[in-house]
Amino acid sequence: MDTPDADRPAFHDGGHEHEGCIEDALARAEAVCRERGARLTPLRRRVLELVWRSHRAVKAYDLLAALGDEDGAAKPPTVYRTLEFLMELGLVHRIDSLNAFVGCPQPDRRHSAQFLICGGCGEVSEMNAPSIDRAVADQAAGSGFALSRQIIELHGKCPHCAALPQSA
Amino acid sequence: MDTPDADRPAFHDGGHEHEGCIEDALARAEAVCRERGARLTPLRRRVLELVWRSHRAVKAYDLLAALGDEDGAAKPPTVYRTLEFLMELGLVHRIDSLNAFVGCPQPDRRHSAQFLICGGCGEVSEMNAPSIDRAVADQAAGSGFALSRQIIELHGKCPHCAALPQSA
DNA sequence: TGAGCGACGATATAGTGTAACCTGTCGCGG
DNA sequence: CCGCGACAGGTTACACTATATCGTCGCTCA
Repeated sequence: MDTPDADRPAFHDGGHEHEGCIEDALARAEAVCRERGARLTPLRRRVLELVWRSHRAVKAYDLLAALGDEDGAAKPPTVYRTLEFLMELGLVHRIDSLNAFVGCPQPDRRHSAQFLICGGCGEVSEMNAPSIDRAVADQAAGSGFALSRQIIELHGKCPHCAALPQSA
Repeated sequence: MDTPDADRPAFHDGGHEHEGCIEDALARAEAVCRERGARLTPLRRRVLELVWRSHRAVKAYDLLAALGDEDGAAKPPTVYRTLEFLMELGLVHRIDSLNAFVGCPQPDRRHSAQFLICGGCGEVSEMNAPSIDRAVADQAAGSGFALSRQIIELHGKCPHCAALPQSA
């Protein structure tokens, strides 16, 4: 078997104090922006906060609706621009298989990520598993392929949902 | 569409006779359908053939347009239903990060796939690397995650395109 | 002060995907 | 022969996702 490996992905049950997650995410965002000379405007901050409202992937148009509720009508380009900004700074990731976005718990550290996506509760958990990276890099190199971006999205059931009686 | 350069990406050497790929794919499809008691109707056969026109991922609406050119107007639901059928039989795969579809070279064998996607020529190459599967399965199991479907899409440059001076 | 820039707004449209319902065909049993 | 169920496919309409383009505002810096 491999090295001790990876940050253990954390799936949250109902009990966890989520306000802390949001605050931490915003604090990290401020740090990253300060470090990179980028501006965390109120809109960007608000969008990031909305993304972090849950540990599920959030759709662009849900953000749009949420913003519309409070600030008057927000328009699609605004949301997509904001998400693009947040992605560039590594503050959020896009989940291609869901057309949705999720907050990154470690924006300060360079990393390639793998995502565990629970089909039961919808929670998305980010892993950073060197063993997977290594296997992928080896295979790509063996094919003479110059890897630039890897998308690894693993669908299934988180421990909580897998334990439930009826599983589909 | 069949300009030699465009359709001869680096994963296939210069001499590759693409008509053979198409014929083989259709033959495999017939075998799979026979074995599974499914019907390879003219429409399904035609769509599969269109997907196999190149080794690139094909968009649903391009198929739609291609079918419209020849058969009169085809509508989105028709194409999506047909693609769904072909996916169920493992004859094509969906590339989520491209919203597009690619033919499977080994529909007869159960497998989990990884895709190498060249940003230069657009060719998509399917791998079946046990080392990656193993790393993924180990990590998922280590997190208590019940894996049901893995999406691994690796973007970069194929050997041919990587060797080019500088392409945008 | 005004040129330049980045953030954001507004309008419009392109691209992707589904729901719901209908029609036609085919094989089978009554 | 007829009706039936099953299924392929057609039709309309709509929902969702994403981008292009241009305009405006406010800031900074020479």
